[in-house]
Amino acid sequence: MSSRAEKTALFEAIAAMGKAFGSARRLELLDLLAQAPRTVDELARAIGQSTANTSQHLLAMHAAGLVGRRREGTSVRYALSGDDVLELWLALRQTAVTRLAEVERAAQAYLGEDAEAVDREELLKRMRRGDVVVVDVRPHEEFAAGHIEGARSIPIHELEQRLAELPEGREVIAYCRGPFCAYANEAVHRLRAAGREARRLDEGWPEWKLALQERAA
Amino acid sequence: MSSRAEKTALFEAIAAMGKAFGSARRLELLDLLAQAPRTVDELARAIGQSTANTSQHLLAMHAAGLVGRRREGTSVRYALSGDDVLELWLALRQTAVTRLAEVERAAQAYLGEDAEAVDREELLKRMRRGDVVVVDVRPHEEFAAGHIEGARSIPIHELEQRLAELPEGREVIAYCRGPFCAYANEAVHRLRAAGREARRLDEGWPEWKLALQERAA
DNA sequence: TTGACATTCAAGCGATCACTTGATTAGTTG
DNA sequence: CAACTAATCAAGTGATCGCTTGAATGTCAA
Repeated sequence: MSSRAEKTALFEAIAAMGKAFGSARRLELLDLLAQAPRTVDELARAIGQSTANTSQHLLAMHAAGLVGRRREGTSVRYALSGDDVLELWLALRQTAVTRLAEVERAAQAYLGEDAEAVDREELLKRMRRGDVVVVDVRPHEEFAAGHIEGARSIPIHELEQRLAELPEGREVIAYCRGPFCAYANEAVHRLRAAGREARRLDEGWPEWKLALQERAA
Repeated sequence: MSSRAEKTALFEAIAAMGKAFGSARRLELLDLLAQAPRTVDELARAIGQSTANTSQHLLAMHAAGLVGRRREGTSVRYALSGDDVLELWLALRQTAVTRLAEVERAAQAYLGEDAEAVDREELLKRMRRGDVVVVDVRPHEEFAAGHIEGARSIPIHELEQRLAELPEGREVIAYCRGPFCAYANEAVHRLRAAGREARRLDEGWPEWKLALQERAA
């Protein structure tokens, strides 16, 4: 009873999932899958790795229960297994930011000078008043997979040409994948360079989505 | 801007925390620290490992920001860094149970025949009515570090001799460290063998504590 | 200061991991 | 069927990990 071997086996089974969170590549894949399901090939290109290596990481995450796998013709599309996995990833990321100074430092190095941000509460209030334009600067497919209600999809690459679409006189709030995504930041810098009032949302679509579900429950 | 090297560095910094969740020994240590702070020596004995090895795991978790370290005379006492780490561990454990069949299987193998359980809501209701006796069967130090209000501390090893302390006619609800802790289960079996009405709580003190804080907020 | 004990360090080992390369399989299209 | 693409498998590599052993460090008490 309460044998050591069986206790170890139990914790090893849990550690199998823990291990999946122990590689930068896999976390990057999780972060992408948090936006929308994708094929191996798309993911490989997004993280700048070979297809073979990406496939192996995805299979490992699949074995760890973090992602689901569906064949689509000649491709295979991976997706997060569920919102519990998304929450787990966001919690890990948040705790890492809080507890590891190195993460903050690396984030700053990656994102560059960060634009002024708005939080969820403030944005909701402003949206109700109707005096802001919310812009989703992620790629179209990610917008299609889910977005803040009322936002317009203007991927960062199209921003410059489509400036005219944005009404003047209203502040623009840009958002993207999350706090570690450079798109919203860049969008704000470009908008300001073009003479617009602009800030970014301090979170991304996944966080917004989860908060929305909680409010509903 | 948005250079690959810097993006990789950012995710590697987060993965440094993720890696800490990738070893059965470390998870076992986390699970123990979720109950109460402990010294290296105590932890080493609890998980059946050498002091040196245990110390190394603890230092690794310390570097990953998961645990704090305080000297106490000739000993060093480790503790979880905060409730965010506790929540992270519970979330990982929960998701592992949900997503990995192997975890469920291993849990069953470790715990043996599981006793009938009561959930949080039901226990709260019964406690308000006052027709149950709640027993904390963890070691005294863990009880001292925090426990369900109104519970009595009767460590599992003392249960047999102290049966008389428990009033007859009221159902006994036993709880311990959590769903993967064998103590409550065993307590229920022994109590029933002694002719008492008994069930176990389906969670442990850490889960109860977090729920309590949420209710307060 | 000396002795005792708890912890950490340092070196070494076998095992596992991340990535590469090249072959193989699965599904689609001509 | 053959040609093509996407994904996976298999084997090999250097690097890292987990554990052991034995020495070094830090703290207290005599």
